[in-house]
Amino acid sequence: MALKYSRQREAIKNFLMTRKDHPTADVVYDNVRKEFPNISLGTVYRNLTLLSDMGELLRLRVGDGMDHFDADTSPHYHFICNKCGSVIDLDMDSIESINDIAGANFGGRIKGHVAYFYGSCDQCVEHS
Amino acid sequence: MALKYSRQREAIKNFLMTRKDHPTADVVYDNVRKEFPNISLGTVYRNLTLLSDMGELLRLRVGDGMDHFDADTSPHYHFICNKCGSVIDLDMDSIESINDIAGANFGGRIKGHVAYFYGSCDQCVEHS
DNA sequence: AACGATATCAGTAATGATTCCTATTTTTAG
DNA sequence: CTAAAAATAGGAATCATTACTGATATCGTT
Repeated sequence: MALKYSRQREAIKNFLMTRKDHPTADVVYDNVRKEFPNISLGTVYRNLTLLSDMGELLRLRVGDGMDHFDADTSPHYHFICNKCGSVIDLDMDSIESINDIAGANFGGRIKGHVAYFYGSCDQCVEHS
Repeated sequence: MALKYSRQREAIKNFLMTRKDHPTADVVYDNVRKEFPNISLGTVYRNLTLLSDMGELLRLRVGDGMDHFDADTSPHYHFICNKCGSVIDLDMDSIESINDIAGANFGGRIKGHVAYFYGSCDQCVEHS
């Protein structure tokens, strides 16, 4: 059950590290195909799942029906434009303290949270 | 294009108002079927979408692959148990101010956010 | 360098939540 | 009551993702 190296997995991770726009599995597939023309979509999905389970990728459920992936695993938040759908990193202070606020009147144990911000991005605000 | 009354839509909304556990479309279907044995799943989905577009329902994307629905449209947050999957209302102070924190170094316009808290619920903590 | 165990792959079929389509039924304004 | 339009039931279609299978690649050991 030991993990074995695979060129495809390496290529998938390398591709994601070159991108700041949080691509979907489909976009990963289209791009990795340039280097591995025979790679299958299943391989892309399997490795994206594997890598995010290992904590080497972030899987973003932004609410558009497709998962997005992020090779930057440092704690940060995301903004999703309601008009163009782009997913953008936010440069903001940590709000880990909201876990305590949420846990104040709660019987269970809160381990973490996900948060997504919505609105109009830079460019879409301009063109309106 | 005017909205017309429908018994099915009424029943769907009434059912959701009796529940605090944020059911999925499937659960709504199973339950409304007791009153309308011939209702179709498509009707359930269409009305859930319609009602949430009108702001009479909240559609919760909790990350388990199915949308959950909430007839309580007052601003509040949700907790999802990583073990049993239950979706629970959180009684917590407003954290609307995080929109400002998020917008501090951001060029676009932030209109709102969604946030979900994860961990182990009351019961699952006990049984561990 | 070759061997063998097994993880990974390519290709494709299957899944499952949700949406779309169409002929029929309900609602509602006049 | 009537007719226009919205809503429905039933079923087919969509689409992202997952599962299956025989072939291939990786890697510790000889």
